[in-house]
Amino acid sequence: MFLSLIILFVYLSHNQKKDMFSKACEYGIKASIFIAEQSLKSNKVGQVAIAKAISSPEAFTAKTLQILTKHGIISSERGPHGGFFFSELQLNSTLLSHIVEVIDGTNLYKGCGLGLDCCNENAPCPVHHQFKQIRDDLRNMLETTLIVDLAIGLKSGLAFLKR
Amino acid sequence: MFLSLIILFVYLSHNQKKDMFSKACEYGIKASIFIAEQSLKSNKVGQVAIAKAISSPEAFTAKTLQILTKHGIISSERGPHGGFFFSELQLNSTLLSHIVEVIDGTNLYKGCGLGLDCCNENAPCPVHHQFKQIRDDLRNMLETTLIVDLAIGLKSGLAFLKR
DNA sequence: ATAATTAAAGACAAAAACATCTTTAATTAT
DNA sequence: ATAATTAAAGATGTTTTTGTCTTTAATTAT
Repeated sequence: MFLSLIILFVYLSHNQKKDMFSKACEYGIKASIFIAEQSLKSNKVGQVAIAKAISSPEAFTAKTLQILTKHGIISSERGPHGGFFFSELQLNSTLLSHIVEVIDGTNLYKGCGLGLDCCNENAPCPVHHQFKQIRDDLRNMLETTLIVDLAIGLKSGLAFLKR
Repeated sequence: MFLSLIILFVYLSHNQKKDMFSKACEYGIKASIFIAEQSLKSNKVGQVAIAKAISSPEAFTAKTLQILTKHGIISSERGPHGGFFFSELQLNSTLLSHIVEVIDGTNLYKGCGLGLDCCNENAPCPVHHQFKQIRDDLRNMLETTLIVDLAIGLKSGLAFLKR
């Protein structure tokens, strides 16, 4: 009786849990929140501190930060007292969509809503129109959120980043 | 001059294009659209025909179909004149969300909007509320769309499935 | 009964994502 | 100049996803 339930569970279990964003992108966004918050206090932060703050693998996160600096989304300086930071200009830019764009690409909020790579306005897939609204909302949110918006209103601290 | 542009491109290129759904899920949805359309005409369809109709790898798609039949989302019969189909009951169920659920899981439209696994209503992340709306809309769409809705209104044919 | 047809299942292979370790280059302080 | 500190870059390893191939089991028709 218990056994058969277990067998059923194993039979049915498959257990994927795909997220909206890739791990790289997730770390990129989390890191940006942390860096933004520190940039408001004119602090630069290093790879080690960032990885610790967001509970992410250090070397892997560093790769992601490299991509973001290459694209001019965040700034970096080497040597003692170096680290990552957002310039004044960067803080007040709507770069959230750029972070997602350079790491995960724009397929998530452009192209076919179902992610099917199979439809357009002229030859829509069965759920094209319902999905259009959703991805337009997603794109709009990503494109209008300022980097500085990520850091303000964090009264309760940054503890959530570690989870 | 041209060369330096090429170098810049290589330097910046990274080119990921992550989709909303996994390939398995994409094939699952596409296959369901095709099977639903055929089920309306009381036809069963085999793996070979399905893979051809949606331009997907046959064996891999078959695995996905197995998952869906295991969970009772689609029906199957072996032997000559066998194949996959939706029963009357299944056609009129809101199973689109189930397809996504058993293949990709519910993280996409539940949990933290940013996919950060880091926030809840009490301790929201910086974009929690903006994202809540988007994923609620997504969940609502998936949960209210009937399987039969995937197949009706396809006047222009199923050619889009092959793209 | 036998052969044909079809889905189910298992073993395996390739590619992509995720992650780590080592070396190099730039900057600063001594 | 030298040592210390930090990001950048390269090489490599692991895990997950994606994809293929082979065998088995169920069903139907002959």
